[in-house]
Amino acid sequence: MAAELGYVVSRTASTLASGRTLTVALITPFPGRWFFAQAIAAVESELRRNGYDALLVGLAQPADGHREVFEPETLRGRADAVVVLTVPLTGHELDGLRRLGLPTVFVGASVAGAMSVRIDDVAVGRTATEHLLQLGHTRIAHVGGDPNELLNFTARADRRAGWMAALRHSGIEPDPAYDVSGMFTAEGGRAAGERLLSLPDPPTAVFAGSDEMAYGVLAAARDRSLRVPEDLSVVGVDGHDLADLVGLTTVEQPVDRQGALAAQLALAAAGGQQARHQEHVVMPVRLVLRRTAATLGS
Amino acid sequence: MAAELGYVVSRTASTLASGRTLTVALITPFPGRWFFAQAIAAVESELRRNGYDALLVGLAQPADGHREVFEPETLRGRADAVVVLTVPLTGHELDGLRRLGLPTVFVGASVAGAMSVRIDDVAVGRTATEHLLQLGHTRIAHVGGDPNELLNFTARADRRAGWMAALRHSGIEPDPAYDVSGMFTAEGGRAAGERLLSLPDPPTAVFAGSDEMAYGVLAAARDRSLRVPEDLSVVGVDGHDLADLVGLTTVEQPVDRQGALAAQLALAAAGGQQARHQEHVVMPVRLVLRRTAATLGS
DNA sequence: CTGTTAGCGCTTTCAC
DNA sequence: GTGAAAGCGCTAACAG
Repeated sequence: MAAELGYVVSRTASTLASGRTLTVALITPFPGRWFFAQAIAAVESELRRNGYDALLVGLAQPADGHREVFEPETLRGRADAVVVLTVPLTGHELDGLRRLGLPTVFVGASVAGAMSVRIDDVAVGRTATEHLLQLGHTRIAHVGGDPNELLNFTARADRRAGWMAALRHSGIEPDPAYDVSGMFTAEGGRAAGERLLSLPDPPTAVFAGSDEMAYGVLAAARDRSLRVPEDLSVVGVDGHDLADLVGLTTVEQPVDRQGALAAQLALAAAGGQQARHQEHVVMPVRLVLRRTAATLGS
Repeated sequence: MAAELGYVVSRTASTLASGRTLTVALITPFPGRWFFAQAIAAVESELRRNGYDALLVGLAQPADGHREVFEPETLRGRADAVVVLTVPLTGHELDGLRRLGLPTVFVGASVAGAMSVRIDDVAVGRTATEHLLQLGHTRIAHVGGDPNELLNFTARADRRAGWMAALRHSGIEPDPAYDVSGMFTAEGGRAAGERLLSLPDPPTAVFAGSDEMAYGVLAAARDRSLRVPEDLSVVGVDGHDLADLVGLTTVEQPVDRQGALAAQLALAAAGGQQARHQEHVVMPVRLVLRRTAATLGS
């Protein structure tokens, strides 16, 4: 009553008494990279709208390789649910979460025994590649992230599989020389692009596994004074902030909606709704036509 | 002893008993934008290295204007310190933090009564503009963020002031038509660039208040078939991921180091080190020469 | 249905 | 020094 004068319940005390933390842990590598930053913003916003807090847990990956291991025990009594952004947790880590009884929802991949929100990455690769095939290209390369980067989860492999499937469906056997990997960044894309364009028989089109890699491929083309799309067509994946500005044709994914939905699933599970515990949602992607892909020589 | 088999202290209980939360609140607008995403990553990483948690508090700003108000009471007993990313808190909000006894460190601006880590934004504007002057330009425009966007704090005004000061120092009176504002984004920069380039007497050089705005200006130039840097020189601010790829000449700021230092100051203050309570750190910036700025017609 | 009481799992203080 | 006891501010279970 009179407590209107600035009383706020102590979350700490009520947590200790009830066991409910009103907090969701958000596990993410690279909080600074575009995809993760967008997803973090979306998840945090949705949690906050519902009175929950977002506990950010970054999982550093040193340049030399293996990422930091995540200690689920660390979360005991500190979160009601966990949202995992595109990190392939080990069996041990998953078991730990299960043992703590923390509902977990993955964004970017589906994992048995946990909820997930993702896109169909095979379809992504197929969509991009089919578009290039329809434009008349046959020498179509794939630029993917570093397969050793544990963080890449299934996205890289699936997008690549879609690329292969589309080519084979058109009776084209994917050329191993046209399948290159680098970092999942613009610099990685540039290096991959340079490799491809210096081949004796270079591709006329490139499907890049992310928009940032596509930017790198575009830079590599510019370095060689190749015109885009006349000499080289490029298709990316994501719907990055700058894609429109650059005129990049890309397979756009709804990052914000994936993040918001992941948060909602986490909240529902935290609220004890067992029904949704096994939910797997696949969101649609859409090909956005811009200026980097066209028929050869057009 | 035998508790080696998976015992972790309950943070909740120890918080309740001791009053120490081992958590730092990170208040930020737009967690998805480049600068903020980088800073969040740096702060979180530094906190984690020291056993502290990062509680992410997003402050949404609806498109129609005023941002969400931040309720300091909300943080009572939930954080030991606060890091504020580039949000100009109101006097009320600051008082609230002070009343709660929460040490606060600002990133991107200095505020009386709180610690801060920032760059010298006036120097940023001056450095960029002087570089363009030295290249022989005299018609130098400024593209800044939306002055109504509360979130812009002092950075926008200071960078603009540096631009003016440099011009006047060279005996050039800043032309109001050369001083345009938009969103602090690539699209905003593009709109501003279009406005500038459609002037009867367009500028030959542009100082953009952020790299993302600079990308927009570059796009506007390309739309008009202007060559960069032959017809138009552009200098940005930040050291954005893609600046190197694009060849953007820019005044680079150490975002990671600002974030890490802010976290360290917050930790020190949380640990009760009154000595640093009033610390204000200004970090150096550096002009990185690339391909978007040159002498006219070169 | 309202009022009371026993903890939640620690930290810290105070005896011993 | 080591060990017991008193809370931290709530929630939930229990009486009344």
